[in-house]
Amino acid sequence: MAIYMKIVTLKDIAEQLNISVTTVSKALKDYPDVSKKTKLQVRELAKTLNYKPNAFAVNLRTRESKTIGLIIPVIVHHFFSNVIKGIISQAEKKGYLVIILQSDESYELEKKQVELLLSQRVDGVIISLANGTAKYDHLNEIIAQDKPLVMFDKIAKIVKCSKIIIDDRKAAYTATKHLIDIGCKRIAHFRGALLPQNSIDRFLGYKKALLDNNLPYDPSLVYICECGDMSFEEGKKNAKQLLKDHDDVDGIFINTDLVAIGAMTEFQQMGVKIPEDISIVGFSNWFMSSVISPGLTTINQPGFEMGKAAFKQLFKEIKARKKGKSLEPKTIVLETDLITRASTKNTIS
Amino acid sequence: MAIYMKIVTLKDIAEQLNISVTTVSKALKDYPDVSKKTKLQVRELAKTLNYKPNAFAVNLRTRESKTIGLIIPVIVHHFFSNVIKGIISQAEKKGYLVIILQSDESYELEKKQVELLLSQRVDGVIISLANGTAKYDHLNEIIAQDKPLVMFDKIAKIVKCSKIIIDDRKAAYTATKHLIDIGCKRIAHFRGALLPQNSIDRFLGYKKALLDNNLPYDPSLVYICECGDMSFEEGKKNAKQLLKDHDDVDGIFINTDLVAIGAMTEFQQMGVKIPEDISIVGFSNWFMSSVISPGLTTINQPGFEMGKAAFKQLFKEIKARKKGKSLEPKTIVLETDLITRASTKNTIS
DNA sequence: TTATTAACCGAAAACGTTTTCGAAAATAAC
DNA sequence: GTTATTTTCGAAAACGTTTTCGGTTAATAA
Repeated sequence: MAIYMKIVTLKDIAEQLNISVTTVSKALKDYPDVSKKTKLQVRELAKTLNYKPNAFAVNLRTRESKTIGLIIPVIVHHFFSNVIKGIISQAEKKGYLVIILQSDESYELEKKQVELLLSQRVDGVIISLANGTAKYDHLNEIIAQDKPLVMFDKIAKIVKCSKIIIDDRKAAYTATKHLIDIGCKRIAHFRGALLPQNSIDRFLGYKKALLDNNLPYDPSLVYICECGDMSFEEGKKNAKQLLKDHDDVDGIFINTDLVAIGAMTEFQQMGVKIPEDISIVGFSNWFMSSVISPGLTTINQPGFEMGKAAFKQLFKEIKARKKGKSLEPKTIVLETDLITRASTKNTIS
Repeated sequence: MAIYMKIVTLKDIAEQLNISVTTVSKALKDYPDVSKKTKLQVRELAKTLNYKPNAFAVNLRTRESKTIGLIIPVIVHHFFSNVIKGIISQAEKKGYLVIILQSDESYELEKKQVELLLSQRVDGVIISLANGTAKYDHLNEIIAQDKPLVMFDKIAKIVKCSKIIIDDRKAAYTATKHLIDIGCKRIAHFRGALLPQNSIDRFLGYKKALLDNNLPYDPSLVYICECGDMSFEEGKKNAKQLLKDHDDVDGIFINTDLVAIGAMTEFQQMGVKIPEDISIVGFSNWFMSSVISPGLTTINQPGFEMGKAAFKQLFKEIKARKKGKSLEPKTIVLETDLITRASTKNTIS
């Protein structure tokens, strides 16, 4: 086994059997104009020689790569790694490979990576935008090349492509309403960065829930965190600041679980009791949130399902392109639900 | 921008400038035998036409794909997603793309995925073995094709390739010794599946630490968990069983953090106090372990660094191959350290 | 037996590059 | 003005497939 073997090609098989490359190719692809006998011979030899078609040659000829590109802001993240898993699991079923790139929340990198993927002639792209992305030329380039593009979670409404999202506004509304329902009167919000649509929508849902329930909206109760690599620290920082600024806050709706957990840690260190003093609701339902103490009430964001849906949609569009059709972009909204745990406690009933 | 543009090739540029494809190619690659003038013209036009080399054609011609394959058992896992991040970050610097496959701890899948990657003509493969993998023909096939192969974390010693590991035995010894040092007399072990080398090594480290310190090794104190998707549940299950079997255990060294957290959750529900009644040490240092309460003492396993090291080694070997050389396989052992938190408390001093 | 059809095979072009090698054009040397 | 040299270019082959189309042989029908 330690002998290096030459990589075998159709030509090698053809020569050994004294037939043409054409026939070998056809035999392996089960063309009708090859005799049963030769087909058998070819297949057998192909197997013993361990023939594997050269993907480049195939792709060059057929102009499809059976490969898709995936760009996400961060990999080490419960939600995103679940999405990856969902995408890969579906891709595998359809015989597609996935090239994964991490934009690190940087527009520049994201742009470069799109170029790379286009150069690689991937059959389609799935992307969740970086926080810093405000221009969309790179995405429009994908569309201009008539390549399917699917965005998920962090999307840009303006780009004309399919999108897999949750109803962030509604989910945030539900989360905030939950705080109101259990008796919170003064509810703060730790929001995400300014740009991404879902961060905006969650903020709007929060605001609407307040106003719908006759609670005043107070901008000084809204804290921003970039939700980058340092999310946990940002949660702590914001919590500390909140304690300085306000002593009457009894509930916080926080943009993402990791930040929420940072905040909880800080509160606990400062002697603030959760949920007795402050109730907290997170977002995303990281696994972690179920095992900390107290458990974190949060919105379940179905990462695995989003990944699956994203690939399925991409695949549909790839198939349509092959038939010369072009599907209308579709926006799929997945359901979320509130998961109630000990970080919010009904102080009324 | 909504106009679909034809994908531009060297030929297109050549025709527009009334020169040959050859010259265009050379101009773009800065060959010395092209005049400054034509170089400028070509480059300008290439830019305005947004030319991107067809990776297939390039790869077919140059026989290198600038792509590597990565196979890991699970993606949604703090350690592994950190490794991915480490690999991708390095690969990006060197202009390599990473195709990620998830073996789901299945040998069959892993084997298929290796075939796929070989068919894709990746320039190298990085792999962490599935628990179920006991045969290595598929790996030897990579080697036989003279393609660099680097294994990390879950390795097979017998396969002749570079490896990036930690000293599992030593780390486990350190973890167990810590329990002994703080006064534990009856120490259990939740070990991983039977096959993977690191699961074996951790067990051996545990055992050696006991014997070196005059504590009896009792096989009935060793519990097995598969450490698959249900790790948390397995931890709970084992904890429950342990309470039934033994009432004198005062410390546990657990194969991986997630299982440890499951066990801790179960213990807390059963009213067993940590660390007063039982001290617990985990393995891997999941982020989670720092935010739960009590914090989990654990062994830090440098995932990001392992990923970086794995790619660096692979890259070295790819470069060597290009020069016709063939490096000797190298085994790199990264340092681990014990992170002491509240789940183990010194009951002596 | 001959004409017709079906079964089987292969030559060749194409996909888009890279690279070798020889030729032409421009310049330099004499 | 001729020769030698340098600069610049392009034809062609190659990478390994797929697919079209025409050709040859064998089988069938007339």
